[in-house]
This record gives sequence, C-alpha cells and structure tokens, in this order.
Amino acid sequence: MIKITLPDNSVREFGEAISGYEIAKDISPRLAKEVLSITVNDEVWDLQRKIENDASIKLHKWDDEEGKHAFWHSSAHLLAEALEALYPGIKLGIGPAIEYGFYYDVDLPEGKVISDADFKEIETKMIELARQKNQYIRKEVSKEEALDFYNKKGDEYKVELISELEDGTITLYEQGNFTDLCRGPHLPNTENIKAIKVTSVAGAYWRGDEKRKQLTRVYGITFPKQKMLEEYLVLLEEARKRDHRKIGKELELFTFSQKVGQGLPLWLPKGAELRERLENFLKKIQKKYGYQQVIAPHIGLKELWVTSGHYEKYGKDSFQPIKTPNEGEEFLLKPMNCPHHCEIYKHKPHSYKDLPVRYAEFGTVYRYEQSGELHGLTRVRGFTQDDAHIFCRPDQLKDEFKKVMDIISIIFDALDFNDFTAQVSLRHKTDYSKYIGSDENWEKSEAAILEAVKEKDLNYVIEYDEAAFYGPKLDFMVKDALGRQWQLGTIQVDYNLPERFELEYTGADNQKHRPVMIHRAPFGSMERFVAVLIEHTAGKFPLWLTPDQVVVLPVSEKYNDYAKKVLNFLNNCDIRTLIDDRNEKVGKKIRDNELKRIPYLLIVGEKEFDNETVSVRQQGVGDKGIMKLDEFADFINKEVKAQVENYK
RNA sequence: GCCGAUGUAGCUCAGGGGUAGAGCGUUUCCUUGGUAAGGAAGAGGUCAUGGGUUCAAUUCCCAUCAUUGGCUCCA
Repeated sequence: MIKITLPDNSVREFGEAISGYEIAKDISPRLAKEVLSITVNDEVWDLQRKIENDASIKLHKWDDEEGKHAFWHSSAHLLAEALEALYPGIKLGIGPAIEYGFYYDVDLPEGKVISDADFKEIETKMIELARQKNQYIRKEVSKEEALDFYNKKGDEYKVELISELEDGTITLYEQGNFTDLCRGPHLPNTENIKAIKVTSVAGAYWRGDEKRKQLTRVYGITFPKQKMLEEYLVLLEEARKRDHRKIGKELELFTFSQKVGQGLPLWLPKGAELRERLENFLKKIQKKYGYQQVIAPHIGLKELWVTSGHYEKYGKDSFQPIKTPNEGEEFLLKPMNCPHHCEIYKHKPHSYKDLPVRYAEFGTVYRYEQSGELHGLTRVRGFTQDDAHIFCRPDQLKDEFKKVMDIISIIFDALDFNDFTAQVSLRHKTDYSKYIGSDENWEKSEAAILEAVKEKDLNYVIEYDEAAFYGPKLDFMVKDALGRQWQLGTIQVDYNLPERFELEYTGADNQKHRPVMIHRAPFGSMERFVAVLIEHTAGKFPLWLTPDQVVVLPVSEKYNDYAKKVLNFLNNCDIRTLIDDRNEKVGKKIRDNELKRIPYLLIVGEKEFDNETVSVRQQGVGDKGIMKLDEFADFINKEVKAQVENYK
C-alpha cells in the first residue's frame, strides 16, 4: 500500500507503485490531460516515473514554473533532435529551460553556420518530430555506459560533463531516435508540444569560459497551443514598443553620434531637463538626510588611481592616460568618484563626533566597457552616478545602511518601481582569498546588511561570490520591458579605500581610528535609471517629471493669439506648456500630440476665447470639459504637488 | 573582446550590376476647421566608410566603423 499526500493534505492510497500521470488520471481525466510534471517530496519528477514509497506530491500544469520548465526542457531536447537531423556531425553541449523558453548549445560541423534564415527549417523539423508522438523515456545508466555511448557518438562535450558526474546519478532520456544526457524531468510525450518558434542564435562560450570554444546557442520557445504562441509574440511586440531607445528617439530625449564615440550619450534638451528634475528631486531628499554636495574634477593624477588600486586592477582595460607637456605627468579619466571623495575627506581632521560625513555628487565617470556590451542608455562608457560616500564609525554602519535604504525606497516609491529584487551580494562561501579586509569586518558588515534587509522587510535574494573584492553590497535589480535585469540602486560597504587612503578620525579615546566607507547610488546612474524609467512608463512620465506638461491647440489660426495668451499665462504659473499653431485641423493636432504623450491638451477656439477658458483633454483619457484658465493652472499645480509633496 | 544579424532622406522602411523610391516629418500655397490623419506643390540622400571584382558597384566580395540579439565582463 502506497500513501500519496496531496497539497491539500488529503491522502490517496494505491495498491502498487504508481506514476504521477496515473495519480492525475485518478483525480480527473482533465487534469491528466493538462499535467506536465510532478514534485515528489521536493524533487521534480517525470510523470511516468513510478513512485515506489509513500510520498507527498504536487502536480504541475502549465501555470506552474515547474510545469513550464519540464515543457521547455523537453522542447530543448526536441530542438537538439532536429538539429542533429539537419546538421549531421553536430556536437551537443547543454540545453536547459530558461525563464522564457529554452536554448541548446551546439558545435556545428566545420563551415556550417545557423542564421535567421534557417529558423523556419528548424521549426518545421521540430514540428515534424513532435508529431511523431514519441515518448520521453528515462534510463538510469552507469557512468561507464554513458561514457561509452557518448565516446562512440563523438560528443566530446557530453563526455566532459559525464566524467564530472558521480556514478549512480546518471540518467539518459530518449525520445524517438534521440538520446540526451539529462537529469530531467520531462514531458511524457512530444505530442504536447504544439507551437514552436526559434527565436534567435548567439555565440556562447562552452561552460561560460571565455577561453574555451565558442558554441552556437539556438534559442527557442514552445507552447502547448498555437494561440499561446501568438499571444506571446504580441506581448514581445508590445515590449519592443516600450524600448527606451525607440522612445528616447521619438521623444527627443537623447541621441548618440558615431563621431562623438560609441557609448557616449548626448542628452537632448528635453532629456536633459527631465534628468535635471530627477537630480533635484534626489538632492532635496539627500539634504534632509544630512548629505553635503561636493564637486570634483573629471580627471585625476595617475597616482590617485595607483593609490586606490584601480590602476592595477583596471588600468589596462580603461581609457588610457592623458599625457601633458610636462614629462611623465599622466592623468586618468575618473572611472569612479570615490578617490576624489576620499581626498575631500582628508582635507581636515575628523572627530568621532563629526561622523558620519556624507559627501554627495552627481559625478560623471568614464569606463571603457567592452564594445559588445554597450546597450542604449543602460550600458554606456560615459555616465553620471548619483554618487555619495558616507564615512562612518563601524558602530554606525547598520544605521547608515538603513537610512540609505530609506532613500532608495522613497525614490522607487515616487516612481512606482515596485517590482524590484534586492540582491545581497556576499563573499564566496569558503574561498576568501580574493577579498581584502579582516574577516571580522566582513562578518560584521555582512551581518549588518542582512539585518538591515530583514528589518526593512525587503524581498531579497542572497548571492554568494558576488561581493566586490572590497566589501559586501546590496543591489536593487529592476527588469526592463523585455525582462532583462538591470542593477539600479546600489549600496556597498568598503574597507579597502579607507585603508589605502589612510583615512582617520579621532575617537573618544583620543586614538586614531579608521572609518568605514559606504558607496551608494539610489538611481545607480542617471542614464540607466532614465532608460528603465522609460520602459516602465512607456514614455508616459508622471506629470511632475515629464518634459512638456501641456500643449495648447488653437482650433484655427484665428485663435493663435488667444492660444499664445494661454501659453504665457501657464508658463508664468510654472507649467511647462507648448503651443501647436500649425496650419492643421484640430483632429490632426490632437492625434499628433496624443502620440507625443503630452499629458494635457488644451483646445481653444471661439467659445474659449469669449469666456477666457480652455477645453481640457487628458492624454489617453479624453475630454475633461471646460475650465477657467486659473482653475486649470490650479488643477495642474495641485496634481504636481500631490506627486512630489509626500517625499519632501 | 567573441558568435550571429543589420546599416538606403530627420524618422519608419521598400528596392536593386546601368549613380534611387514610399509613408511620416519639414517648407510654401489653398483651406479656417471643435476632440485621433483636409488638399496641392517643393526641398531633402557620397545608398555607413575604405578597398577589390567589373566597361559600369548603392547593389557582388573583403576589411573597418557603428547599431543590434546573445556570450564573457561590469570598479
């Protein structure tokens, strides 16, 4: 007798070993049709694998991560089977499921490439194979058998993988004529895979190692229904419309120039204005939190970076030194603001009573990022950090950390960034060789971060081996329109620079002590933040922030004078107003300005002229009726105030 | 940096061995209008750059630069 416990704690009893599929069938035929995988005592299994002992289980359908995972993982095998059929001699790497879909890494036969033009053929082959309704069959094999199989087949990558596995843990999965080394779990049958799309190809280093061979990675996505694929493609299309590069161009926020250089954004007037508004917003908050603004130059003597250690670590891969007529004198563009701020800290002695000292600067820095890594405004070579450095006593660390977290949540709140992950980056679990600073300090600061995160009740993940060499950090990760993660806000503890720059304060004991330094940037960088903001809002910025708040549309040229009067009045009320006095019909003007995402359109004609009113239309909403001029100004200013007020 | 793709007017894109096309935008004119596209005419391009093949290259080939999807990297 086998007892199976379901998630609702009900128990079903079976006379003999039973598979997940059979359990589902026992519950309902419909469930059996939809179920994709099963969790057995916290391990995800295939549906057809027999459960031999009492267990608690959960059945997974498409809506569960585990269900999708099995589906896409099985699809990856199908892709590999298709590729093997189409490219004889191909060697297989690995093929996992990912967040949206799956990929397979392959080493193509000499001289072969896969490009977009080949996708159709691959898709067709996959469909053909899926329709053969082959079962995915799980086989436990010995290491020797597995090695033998792949040595014969000539799949050197699989051989490498197997040789690192322990005997007794190796399983192969077979569907049709295809066998793959795999832990599983998989679908019962290829027939579930109904809709298939090969999405892209890319190069990927074997095992992520840049020194090893680059394989071809083929990405795809599959669904149990054709309609779901179509919906997914529409969703992708929608996401592309939110791309900050596209909207940034449309709204004239920023541009790039080949002549200026790659990765060096040029902020256009409207973008610069928007950015300035964000900066002022943060400055106000920082003032409240006891920050002092400082200003430092964009370059520093090479010796500065030798002292900080950055020259040694990044010097070769950076913008190279600037020489002067003075023999041997060299400057470097600053890749960060900290060394300058350390020197600012050192301009006078500090008492423990003065700490913490908080220096803030919107500091523009230059980093020679790999050319393949550049991406719109999110990854650039010249950018401005909303940087600040806090110099504090060790006992103040946790408190300061929490205060910075407050600032970040104020910012994220104000801009409706609620879908973020806090990532705590700690040292490698065992190997401490690459870190500087005492164990004691590391332990203290890692504990401080974890406590602070818990106290603030943040949704966080811990990543080991992600800390900087000089200290642990807390990053705020936000996704862009296509689901790619970007780091925005960051808080980092640093024991290194205070040491290297020999920073000190005098303690109550009249002895010299070393302060702890916190680097922090709530936005991260203005460039990246604006990019992510654009994708979140699709270019419809909140009223307080948006470049143009109001546009006046005269119904005909006869009312241009009145429109100008309205324009002047509103601009005098600090409402950013434009006029559209083109010789066009009002319907056309409405359409054009709606597309420009200007929040309020004011239509003025005879009626409005006679009564000193405006006819108000809200972007994306429609006609809001007629208002007196001062009434409208009031209305706008109140809305702006309400948006900003909470945070002052 | 590596693998794939792309580069034609301000923007979005079509085309193709005999030196260029559309829509939108812009300019001028007609029209003077009421809540998502009124009409007409004109201006605008070294077809990314440099080589090669060819009688002839924007088109084919190679390199470079830039953009782009990934990989590696990210102080």
